[in-house]
Amino acid sequence: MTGSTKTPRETPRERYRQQVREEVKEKAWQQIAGSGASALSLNAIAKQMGMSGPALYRYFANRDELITELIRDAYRSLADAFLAVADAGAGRPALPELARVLRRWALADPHRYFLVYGTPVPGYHAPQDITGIASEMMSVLLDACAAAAPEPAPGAEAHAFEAHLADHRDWAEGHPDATPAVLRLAMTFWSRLHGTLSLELAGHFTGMGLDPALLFEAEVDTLTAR
Amino acid sequence: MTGSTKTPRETPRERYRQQVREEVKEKAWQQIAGSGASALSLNAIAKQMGMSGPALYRYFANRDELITELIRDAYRSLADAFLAVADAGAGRPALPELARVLRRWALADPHRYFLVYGTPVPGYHAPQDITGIASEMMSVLLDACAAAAPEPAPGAEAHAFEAHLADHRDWAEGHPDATPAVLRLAMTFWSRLHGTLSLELAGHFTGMGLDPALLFEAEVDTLTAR
DNA sequence: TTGTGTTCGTTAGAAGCTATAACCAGAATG
DNA sequence: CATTCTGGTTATAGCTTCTAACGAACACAA
Repeated sequence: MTGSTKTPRETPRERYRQQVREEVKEKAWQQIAGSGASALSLNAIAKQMGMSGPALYRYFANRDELITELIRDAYRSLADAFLAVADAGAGRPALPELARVLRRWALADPHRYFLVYGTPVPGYHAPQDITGIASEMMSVLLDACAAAAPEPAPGAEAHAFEAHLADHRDWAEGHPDATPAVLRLAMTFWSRLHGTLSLELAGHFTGMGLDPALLFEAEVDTLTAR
Repeated sequence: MTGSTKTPRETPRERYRQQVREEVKEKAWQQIAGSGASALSLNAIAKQMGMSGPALYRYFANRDELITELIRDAYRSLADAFLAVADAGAGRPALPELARVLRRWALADPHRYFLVYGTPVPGYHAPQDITGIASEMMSVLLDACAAAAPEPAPGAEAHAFEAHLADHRDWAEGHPDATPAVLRLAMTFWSRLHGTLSLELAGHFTGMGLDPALLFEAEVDTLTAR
């Protein structure tokens, strides 16, 4: 007795189903790594797995559902990397460490990065649970930013953007104590590092022979040193 | 006599050819604006122009050549916008003005922006003349950065990235007097603004209800105020 | 004006894709 | 044991890019 509940889990049928789905996604990642997400072919995957075309439609409703699943896994993978840092650092990871984890994750599979942060698919809207994963990451980031403590302003007036953040902080739900400066730091972290990473992975630096890692580190420094 | 040279220009045949090519590109931009570049269909364009499928192959060797042409035009358009600012500002445009031109250009046609700075096509390598256009833009940017004058350092040591830039400045050909700090400012400008713009255009800010323009302006401020 | 050759359009067709429909064998379940 | 559900098959529609073969219109030259 493996303690089967009323919900049809653990049945060997379902186990096999999940196994095939995982194999499909695995082949899909291989294809994406080679030719990008736009060239992903269900037919080719099926042929590669030794079965014929339409069989895959028993496991995924259509191409978009498969891609959505891949995007979800990508988010999950990045979020897990962030959470691992948070756990190791007792919930208050250092900002540079978080940045380096992000870059490592991006370089490990550039196509995966672009699946998350690249050119959006026109009709596509991320399902609810994916935005949930995104806010998990944001939560870790906000903790790290709070630890980085940008000083509660000695006497200088807050930036207009920080004033705006003081009024629009719904996205930082769960961090009611975060100052506008902390919120701004989080957005700046996200935006700046995405800027360098995106340009690097897209190959915009290759022609000019300079080291993207150094630009990245320089931007990280501007985030912490203040 | 319209002074026709040996090269077959101005012949009515060639004029018509160019006219059709332009119309094709026009329809292509319309399609891209609606469904993104990946969904661009030569067949649909031909049908829309009242002619049948393969006729377009008289004007473009294949789909990639058409897209390359669109990318080239996009670069040209952005470079022209930059050059216009440079001309108006007597060759020394203000950095915030340049930034605002960039944002305006990006918002005017997000898909065009992603064609230039979005997810790269796996096999694609930009032809030589496109990198030439890119360096035109970089030249304007470098002029603006030189005008922004980040001070030749009062006594503090240069950042590691600036040291690296002092050794790798081939991409700044034509600006031998630019200090490492100026070079760094240009790279930072490019990278940071691309970061915010890319996230904004991809819709990563929509769910959290904050104004991307304010983040953009905040980042512009960090570039100039120093 | 009468050839002659280039150019632009056509239709036909190959090869690929997504996705649906119809069908059939085997496993799970009553 | 019989029934149902599930996962595979082939056939097919409709879309795509792109090549091939052909015809008509135009440009140019004798």
